[in-house]
Amino acid sequence: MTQANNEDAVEHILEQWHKERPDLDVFAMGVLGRMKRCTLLLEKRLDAVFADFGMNAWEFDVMATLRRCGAPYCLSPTALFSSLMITSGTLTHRLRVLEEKGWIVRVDSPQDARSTLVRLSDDGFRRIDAAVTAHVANEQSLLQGLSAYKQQGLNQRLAELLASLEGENRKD
Amino acid sequence: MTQANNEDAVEHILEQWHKERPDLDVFAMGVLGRMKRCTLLLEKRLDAVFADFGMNAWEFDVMATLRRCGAPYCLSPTALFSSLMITSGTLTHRLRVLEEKGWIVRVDSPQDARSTLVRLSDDGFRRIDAAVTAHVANEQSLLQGLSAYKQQGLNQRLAELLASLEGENRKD
DNA sequence: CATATTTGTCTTGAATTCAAGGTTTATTTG
DNA sequence: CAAATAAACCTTGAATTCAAGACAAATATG
Repeated sequence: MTQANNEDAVEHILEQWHKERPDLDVFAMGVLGRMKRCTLLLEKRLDAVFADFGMNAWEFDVMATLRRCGAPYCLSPTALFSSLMITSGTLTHRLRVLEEKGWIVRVDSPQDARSTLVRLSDDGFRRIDAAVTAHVANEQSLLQGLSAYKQQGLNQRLAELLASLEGENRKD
Repeated sequence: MTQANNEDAVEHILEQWHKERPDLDVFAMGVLGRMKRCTLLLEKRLDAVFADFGMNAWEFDVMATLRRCGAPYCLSPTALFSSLMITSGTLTHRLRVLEEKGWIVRVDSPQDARSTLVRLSDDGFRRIDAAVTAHVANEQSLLQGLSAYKQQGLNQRLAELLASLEGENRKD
């Protein structure tokens, strides 16, 4: 209360734990807590830009995956849900919505009669191309609170952490 | 393809974008992408420990909030959903489940007849105390991929980013 | 070739969450 | 004090997701 107070919301939680459970070392809890809360706040800010283009985050994700795979902007449902790390049932729902909006079209696969490929429509292409431009600018502005040097430091640490987490995760 | 390959899953996405949209600077996209994926992987690993104590992440969150506020481990529903950053309706559901499990009890508020306070039961207290001990150890082990020095660097950068994001967010 | 297995996709039902609005009790105002 | 407003909590309906499994087509095996 009388201390200097450059605290974020997580700091208060750590102090509560320290008072109640002084036996615990809560440093790691602080790191993960801050990362989670950053992710949450960042998602909200990203959503705002997606909304400017009439889409939500998952619509952006599907369209962006099709866009960045290159011409003819066409993938199988299996490739899509694997890349997006969602279940096949979830993708089925997403594709239905995007098809109704006219942003994707479905094409019968020439190689496999079980499969219908998914392709960006012309409208979908234009829309995701505009959205991703604004999205990237938005992401840059969200990191403006850190100097370019600190942004690189953060990126480096996150890359190392991600590599270590993905490395141990081979059994999944 | 012929380059050295210390890539995480995000690096591949950045390369695709660079090929398709060389006009975009995707550095910031990499930072946010890595943070989001770390958060996702970390959540999975945390869930595994929660499951050892018969709970899931949101059950842990509610119980932990009650535990760390100190004796008598009792808060109003409004204090709880505010602290947990969830809606009142979501809290209603969570409390119903936790009450059925016998981990919380509801007490009429002496000051306000509209309100019934929520308190950890004895069983709930024992359970969350054991769970949080294991949880903190788990969090420490998840950061083992980074040296203590790098963990502190990551924490510092995340704290700065969080502060900048919370600072601008005052309108929410 | 016939059967068995694998692969690709979709359907169903349950869980979780939120937004919007309802009800009850407390507080403020005239 | 009566009426209006605010606060605390709950209910409802819709959205999103997953896990499990159904089904059809492709591939492998004997």
